Amino acid sequence: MARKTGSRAEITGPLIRRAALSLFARHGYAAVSMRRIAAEVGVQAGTLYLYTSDKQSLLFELMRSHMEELLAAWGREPKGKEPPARLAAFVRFHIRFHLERPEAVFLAYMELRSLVPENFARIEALRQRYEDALADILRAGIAAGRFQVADLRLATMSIIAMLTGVNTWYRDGGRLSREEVGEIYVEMVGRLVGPDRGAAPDPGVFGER
Amino acid sequence: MARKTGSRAEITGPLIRRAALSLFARHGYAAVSMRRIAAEVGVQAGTLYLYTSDKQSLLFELMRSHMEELLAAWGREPKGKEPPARLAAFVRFHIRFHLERPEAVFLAYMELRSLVPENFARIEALRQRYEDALADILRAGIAAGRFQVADLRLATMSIIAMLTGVNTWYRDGGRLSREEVGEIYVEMVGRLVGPDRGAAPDPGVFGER
DNA sequence: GCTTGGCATGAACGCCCGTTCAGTTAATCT
DNA sequence: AGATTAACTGAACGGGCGTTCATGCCAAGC
Repeated sequence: MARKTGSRAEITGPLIRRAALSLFARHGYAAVSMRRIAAEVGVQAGTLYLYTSDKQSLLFELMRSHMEELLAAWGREPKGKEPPARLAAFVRFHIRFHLERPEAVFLAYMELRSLVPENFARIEALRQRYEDALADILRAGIAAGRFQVADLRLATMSIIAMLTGVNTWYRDGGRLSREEVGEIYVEMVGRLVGPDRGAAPDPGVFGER
Repeated sequence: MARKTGSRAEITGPLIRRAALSLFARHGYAAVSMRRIAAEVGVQAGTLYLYTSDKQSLLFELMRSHMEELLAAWGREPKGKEPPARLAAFVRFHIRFHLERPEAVFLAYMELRSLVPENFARIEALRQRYEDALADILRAGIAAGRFQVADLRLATMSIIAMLTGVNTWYRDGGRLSREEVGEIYVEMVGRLVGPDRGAAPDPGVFGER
C-alpha cells in the first residue's frame, strides 16, 4: 500500500476534501459550487470527479468520516470507572474534540437536511451511537445512586446540547482557555445530574480525573 | 388603516412569507428558488417582486420579525418577582414559544450565514438582547444569593443551548407533553444554577409558578 | 360606461449550475 | 526511446438561477 513518493492523487484527494469542508461549513452545501471548490484547490471542475462520484457523496463522506472519528476517539479516551468520573471525562472529551474541528462539527449539525434520505439515515445512526454513549453513563450512574435525573432522555439531550453549544461562542484568545471552559462545564453538568451535594455518597469525587 | 374588504395584496403578501418560511426552513435558503416559492403560492416568480425587493430581504424580514416577536412576547410574559420564579418563567416561556414556531426557530438559527453582513449584525443584536434577558435574571439571582454559578456567561449560554435543543427532538404526540417537558427543564435548569439544596434560603420556592 | 390603477403575467436577460468526456500532458515503466 | 497510464483540461450539455419589464386584465371610482 504505502509508497515511497506520494503520487499527485494522494495529495489532491485530501486537498479537495479540506476545501469542500471549509467552503460547505462557511457558506452551506447548496451555496457552494463544484467550480468554486475546484478553484480553491487550483484545478478544473472536471478533476473533482476523479476523486468523488458526485457532490452529494463529497458531503456525505465528510460527515461520515467526522462521525466515525468522533466515535473512534471516544472509544480511545481514558474514562475512569465510576459514573461521575466517566461523565466528567465525557464532558472534557466532547468539548475538546469539538473545539478542535469546528468546521466539521458545524457541517455535521447544519447540513443533515442536504443529505439524501439514505445518507441521512446513516449519519443519524452514527449520531445516535454517540448519544447512547452518554445515555449509558447516565443510566449507570442512576443505577448506582450517584446521579439523580427526572428523565434520562431529556438529561442526555440537554447535556449534548449545552456541550455542543460551546462551539457557537468559543473563540481562541478569549477570556477562558479551552481547559477552563471544560472544567466549568464539568461542574455545571455535575450539578445537572447530581443528587443534592449533601446526600451524595462521596461529594468530592465528581471532579476527579 | 383597516379596511372592510381585504385586497388581494393583503392576502398574497403573508402567503408569500409563509411559503418562503416553510421552504427556507425545510431546504435551506440557497437551495430554494424564487420560482419554487412562487409555485407554492400559485403565482409567477415576477409577482414576488411586488412584495419584496429581493430574495435576501425576504429572508431577513422573516428572521427579523421572528426575533422581534420573541422579544415582544417575553416582554408580555408574567414573570414573578424573585429570581428563581423569573428563571422558571423564562424556561417555560422559551420552550413554549419555540415549540410553537419550529420553522421560524430553525431558520433563525441556521440561516444566519446567508445574511449579508449588515443584516447579520441586526439579527445578532436582537439575539443578544434576548440572551441578556436571561443573563439579567441570573445576575439578579446571584446578587441575591439565590443562584450560584461559576461563570455567568457560560451558564447563560448553557441554558439557552439546552432549551433551544428541545426543538431538535420534540415531536407532538410523543412520550411527554410540552408542559411536562417544560417542568422537567425547569427542574434541570434549577439544579444548574441552584446553590446546594441544603444551603438554599428557601428550598421549595424554585418550582413556584 | 369609461377611466384609473393595483395586480399579475410570461418572456427575456445574462449568468451559473452539476456532470460528462474526448483530448492533452507528463511522469513512469520496459 | 518508445509505450503506457495516471492526472488533468476545457469545452460542451441541458437546465435552473435572480431579477426586470412591457403588456394585459379586471375591479373600483367617477
